[in-house]
Amino acid sequence: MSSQGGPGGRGLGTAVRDRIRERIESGAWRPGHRLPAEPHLASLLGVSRATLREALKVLADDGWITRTPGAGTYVTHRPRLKNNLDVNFGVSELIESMGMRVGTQGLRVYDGPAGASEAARLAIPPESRVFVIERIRTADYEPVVFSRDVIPASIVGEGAQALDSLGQGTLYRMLEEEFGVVVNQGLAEIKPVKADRWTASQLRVPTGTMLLYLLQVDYDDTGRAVLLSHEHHVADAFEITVVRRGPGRNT
Amino acid sequence: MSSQGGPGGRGLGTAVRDRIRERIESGAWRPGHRLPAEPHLASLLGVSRATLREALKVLADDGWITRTPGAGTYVTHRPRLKNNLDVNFGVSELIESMGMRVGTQGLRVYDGPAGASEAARLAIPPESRVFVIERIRTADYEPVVFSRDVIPASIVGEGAQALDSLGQGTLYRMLEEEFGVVVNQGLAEIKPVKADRWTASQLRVPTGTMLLYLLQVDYDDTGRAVLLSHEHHVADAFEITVVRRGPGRNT
DNA sequence: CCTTACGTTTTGTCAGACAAAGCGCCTCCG
DNA sequence: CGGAGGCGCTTTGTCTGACAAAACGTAAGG
Repeated sequence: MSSQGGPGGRGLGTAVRDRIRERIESGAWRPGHRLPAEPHLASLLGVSRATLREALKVLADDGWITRTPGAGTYVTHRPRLKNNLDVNFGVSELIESMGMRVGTQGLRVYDGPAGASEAARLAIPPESRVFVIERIRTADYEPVVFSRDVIPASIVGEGAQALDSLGQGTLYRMLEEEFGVVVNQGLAEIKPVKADRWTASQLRVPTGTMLLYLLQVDYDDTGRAVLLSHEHHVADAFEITVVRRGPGRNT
Repeated sequence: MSSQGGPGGRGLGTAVRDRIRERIESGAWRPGHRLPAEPHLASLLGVSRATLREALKVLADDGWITRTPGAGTYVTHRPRLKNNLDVNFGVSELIESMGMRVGTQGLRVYDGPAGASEAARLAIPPESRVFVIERIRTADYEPVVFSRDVIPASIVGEGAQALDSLGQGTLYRMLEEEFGVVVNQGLAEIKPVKADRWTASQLRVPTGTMLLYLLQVDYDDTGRAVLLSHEHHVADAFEITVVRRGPGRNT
C-alpha cells in the first residue's frame, strides 16, 4: 500500500522539505536569515536542484520562506506558533507541546453498528460495525477534553483489542503502528457550544460552561475516511490558532 | 517590491497550480478522476514538466491530488468544503460563498494611537498611529459578524480617505488595489466567548449568546504585519471548517 | 482457469543550460 | 570629495532531455 514508509516520509522531496523546516523550527535558521543559494543547498542536502526546488516551492507556499529572484531565499519574518490547528494533530501532542502532563480518565471502548449520521461522514454503509472510544483527556490531572472517536471495523480488522491499551497513548500513533494506517489529512468543523449536563459532568465543569466542539474526519493518503472524532474542549484550557492562506494566492 | 503581479499570481508555477485547482473545484475533474500524464498535461498547460511538477507537488501536499508512480495522478476522494478557514479569507467572501447577500451596518472609521497590546501584535512601536474600522457585517440583512480592523498608518499612508468607502467592500481587495498590499497569510486565534452587553447590542442578539471570537493578524509576502482584526461571529450563522495536515507528513 | 513473466506507461529524480531580476561595486562626472 | 549612473556578478525562474523505479495490463505457459 504505502510505497516505502522510510525515514522521512513518502518521497525524497517531502523529506527535504521536512529537513529544511526542522532547521527553521529549531531556530538554526532564524527569521530574516538567508538560506544558501539553491545549487549550494542542493549539494549540501545531497539532492538535485529540481528536487530541492519542489521542497522550497511548498515551503514558500506555506509561508515559511520568501524567495526573490536575484536576491535569495530568506526565512519569513513571522511569528511561529505552537498549538496550531494545522500542524498539531491530536490532543496528546497539543498538551505535551504546552509542557503539561497528559493523562486519560474514564476510558471506554466498545463496538456496535454505526449511526446514520456517523456512517455518512465516514462514507461507510449504514449499520456498519464500528469501534467507539470515549475518554477524558487530562492536562496536569485536570480534565480538558472529552472525546468520542469512531473507527470503522474495516480499518482495524480483528486486532481491535489493541484499542484497550489507550491509557495514555496517541490514537494516531496506534493507527500507524498497529494497523498501518497513516492519517494524512483531517477535516474539522468548529463550533462553540455550552456544556450540557452529561458533558459537563464528564469534564467536571458547571453546566453551561463554554466549550469548543470539534467534529473531525481524518483521511489516509488514498482519501479513505479512517476516523471520526467528536472533541469537546474546555475553552479556557487551550489557545487554538489557525494559519490562513491569503487571498493573494488562493483566488 | 512584488515582481510582476501578473494574471494568476506571482510566478508561473503558482498560476499553474491555481488553474489545476480551479478545474477540481469547478467539478471539471471530479474525485477519482485521473489527470493526464505529466508530459501531456504540461503541453496542455503550455509549461515545462518541471514547472508542472512544482505545482503538482504543492497540490499533492495540500491533499488535492494523490500521485503514485506507475499508476498516475488522481483527484483525491475527499469531500471539499466551502466556508473553509484556510482558504476563505474575509467575511464578505464567506457570506457570498453561502449564497447570501452581504451588507454593512454601522460603519465607523477613525484614527488614533495604537494600544500597547495591538501595537505588539502588529510589531509596530507603541503609540504609533493606526486606522480603525469598526462595522457590522450582515448576511441577508441579518447581523452575523461584528469586526474591528486595525491598520498601521504606515501601510495606508495618507490615502486613508478611501477607507470610508467600505460600504460593502472587501477590505482585502481595497488593500490590494488602493495600497498595493497583498495579504499572503494570516494567523488567527480562535476562542468561544459569550456576548457582552456592548457586542450583543451591536449584533442584536441577547447578552450571553454564544460567539466565536477570531483574533487575526495578516501578513504580506515579506512577513510584515499589515492588518489586525477582531471578529465576533454569531455561532449559529456559520459552519466553520479547517483542513488539518496529518501527522504522517508533519512531525 | 490460474499463475507467471514481460513490456508499456507513468511518476521520481537527476544534470545541464539559459533567461530575468536584484544587488553591489566601480567608474565617471560635477 | 561626493553623488549618480552603468556594468557585472549572483541568484532565482524556467526549460530541455534523460534515466531509474514502480505499477498496471497483457499474453504466454502450466
